Amino acid sequence: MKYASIIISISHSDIDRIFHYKIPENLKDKISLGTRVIVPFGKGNKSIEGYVVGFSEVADVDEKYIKPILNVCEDYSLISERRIELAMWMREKYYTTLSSCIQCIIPKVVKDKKFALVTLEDEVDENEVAKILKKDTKIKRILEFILECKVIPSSHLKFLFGESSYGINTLVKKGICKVVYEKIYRGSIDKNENFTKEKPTLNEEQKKACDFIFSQMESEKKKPILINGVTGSGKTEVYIRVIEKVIEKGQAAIVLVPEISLTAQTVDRFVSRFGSKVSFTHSKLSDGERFDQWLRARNGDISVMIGARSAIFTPFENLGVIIIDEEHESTYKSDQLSPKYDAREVAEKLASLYGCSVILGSATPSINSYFKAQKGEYELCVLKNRVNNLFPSIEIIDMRQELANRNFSIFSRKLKNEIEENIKNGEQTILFLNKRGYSSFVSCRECGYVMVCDNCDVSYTYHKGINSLSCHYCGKQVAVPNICPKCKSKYIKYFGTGTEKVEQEVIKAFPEARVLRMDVDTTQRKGSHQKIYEEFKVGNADILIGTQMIAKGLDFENVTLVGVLAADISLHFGDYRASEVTYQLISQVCGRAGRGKKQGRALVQTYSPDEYSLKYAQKNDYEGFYEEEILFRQNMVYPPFTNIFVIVLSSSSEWFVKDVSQKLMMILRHYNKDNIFGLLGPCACAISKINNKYRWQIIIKCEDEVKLRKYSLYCVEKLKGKIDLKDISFQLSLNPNFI
DNA sequence: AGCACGCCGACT
DNA sequence: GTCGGCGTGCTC
Repeated sequence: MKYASIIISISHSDIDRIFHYKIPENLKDKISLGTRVIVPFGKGNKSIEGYVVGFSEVADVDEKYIKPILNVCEDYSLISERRIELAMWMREKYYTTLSSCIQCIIPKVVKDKKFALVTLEDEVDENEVAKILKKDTKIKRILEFILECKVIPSSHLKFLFGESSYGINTLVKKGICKVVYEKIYRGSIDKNENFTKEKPTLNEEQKKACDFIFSQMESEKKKPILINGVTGSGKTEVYIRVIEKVIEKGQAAIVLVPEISLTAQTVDRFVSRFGSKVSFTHSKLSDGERFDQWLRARNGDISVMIGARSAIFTPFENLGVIIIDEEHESTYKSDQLSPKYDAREVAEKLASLYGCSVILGSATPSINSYFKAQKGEYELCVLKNRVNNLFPSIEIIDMRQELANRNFSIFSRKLKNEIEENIKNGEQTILFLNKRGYSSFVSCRECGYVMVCDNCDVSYTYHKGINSLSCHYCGKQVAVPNICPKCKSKYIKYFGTGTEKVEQEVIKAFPEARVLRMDVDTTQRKGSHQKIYEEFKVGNADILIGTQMIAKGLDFENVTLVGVLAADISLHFGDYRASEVTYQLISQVCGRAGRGKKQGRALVQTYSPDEYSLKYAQKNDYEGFYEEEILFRQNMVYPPFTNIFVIVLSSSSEWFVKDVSQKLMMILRHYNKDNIFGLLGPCACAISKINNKYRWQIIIKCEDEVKLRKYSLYCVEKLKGKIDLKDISFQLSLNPNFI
């Protein structure tokens, strides 16, 4: 071939196309598809990086303008042909440049990397080891991990057991472990034979699920499989059996988990079954370590990769299965940097490119995925039974009754009694405040009435500055009422209890209790998350108060009581997914109770005890909840029946954003010829000011995703031609996690 | 993105 | 007459 087709590594729409370069004789055998090269670019012939994405006999400009490739960066390819195709698909799907998609798929290349590995000392004093293994401490758990893996990067240990290297240092001092610096981490090759932990036997349901999945994996036309399995139904064991099958066939597997659930227990389960064939990635890895992982996967040294969202790009060319656990988690969609990809969608694309299977698993599937299963786009597989059959009892407490009985505290009498009981019995309690985002709403404490926009059926958001309520879907504004429109009570005011306040109240109500708090404020320092976790786990506290972050993954045997202080907070945050999120949160947080031998109980306090998401969560009836929720989505025309495109405009001038937003709305109206797009707004965002930038938004709805994106972007471009772009920025997103 | 070319105001 | 302002346009 005469020319190489090259993508320049500058992310700009003007340069988002192929440039042809001559291939010099001396580089001919070093250049292949996916090679990273250095080319002269632009008038100044500046040396710039590029990626070879193809070859061509012809170029679209005269030969005399075509420059030669200067050099290659590596003598191997960074991105395979199929992954170039993936990048091209991502460019269309997520509306960015090919260059940024390629950079998302490939790792940062780090040469001359060297990193710390922890391994056992050549001669170990068995007595010392036995002494440490006797007591259940953090050091014991670290040592067990090292014993199992034999060699492990210290950054893995730090991720799993906390930032402080105290535990590792102690083991080194006692002469049990040593730290070595190596260029390549090879895992422990001999450990597979030594580590054959007994396979748990599958129950009937698990067996059936495995057989079903195996048959699906064999079929020609593979659909993604959605496993709806209640907490504790043994989904992980099913995953492991599927991976075993895949490895048998000489293929590889990717397991995605929300970062928060990538705990030592999860990793350990996979390590003890797959030994050195498995590896994992997480946020604490350095670029060098990340690249090393990438190389090991590419070279076929490992067959299983476990990690958060970005692990979807692990370069297995013999991909057999992609498993996405806790499928409903919002972390699978990146909302920040471009490309704003959704790992679930990328997984499906990879499946079509590699002919592999996709398995989505969750106790509380997203409405979107379950809808696809109902339509037959996904295969559904249900696991109903708990392996140990101990389901926590969930009770819903009507806080309006508490008020009627002149109890003005944040604890119902029942919850207060139960906590006291638990302290007496030496059992632990988790108090959960499902605060998400910053918005607050207005509700009546007497009858539970919540101010809701009648156009959009989402709760009004209370804006402190202007002391009024606004719907941030359509922008409608109303004054805060003095008396409840429904029951005429004067107990109508905005809702906004913080964890700090809860902590004070807990100390006041239970002065003898030892209390820990876990939220964004107390976990800002590195490693403080693990520290609080560790403290609670070893029993240094009776009560743990927390937000979202304690709802997931945490496994404490001695927790027998979970109290949800105000389920209303997630019910009314003014988003069409409020019920979905509440159902998922309540199910998850209640599942924290009774993980050990004792039966757990959960108390859910609310002013809206009739809310269907709470009722179904109490009965643990996902299907019932889905049936009701999907009707609401259909009636109000929300996803999955439509797509939502959100344009957020921000500026330091309040009147300017408002003015530009209105101009944009006029343009949108003008081009909305056949009214196929639903237009809402403009109005202030739920978070109306961030970093002194005022934020306004417009919501556009349309069933056709491609049309929606094209129309929205076209109108924004039209607007950009008309206004001064200084001091205004646009943020565009399709079906974002948070509106 | 980044660099060159290009066409108007205050200097020797 | 010329030095430099940044608006416009192109990059194999």
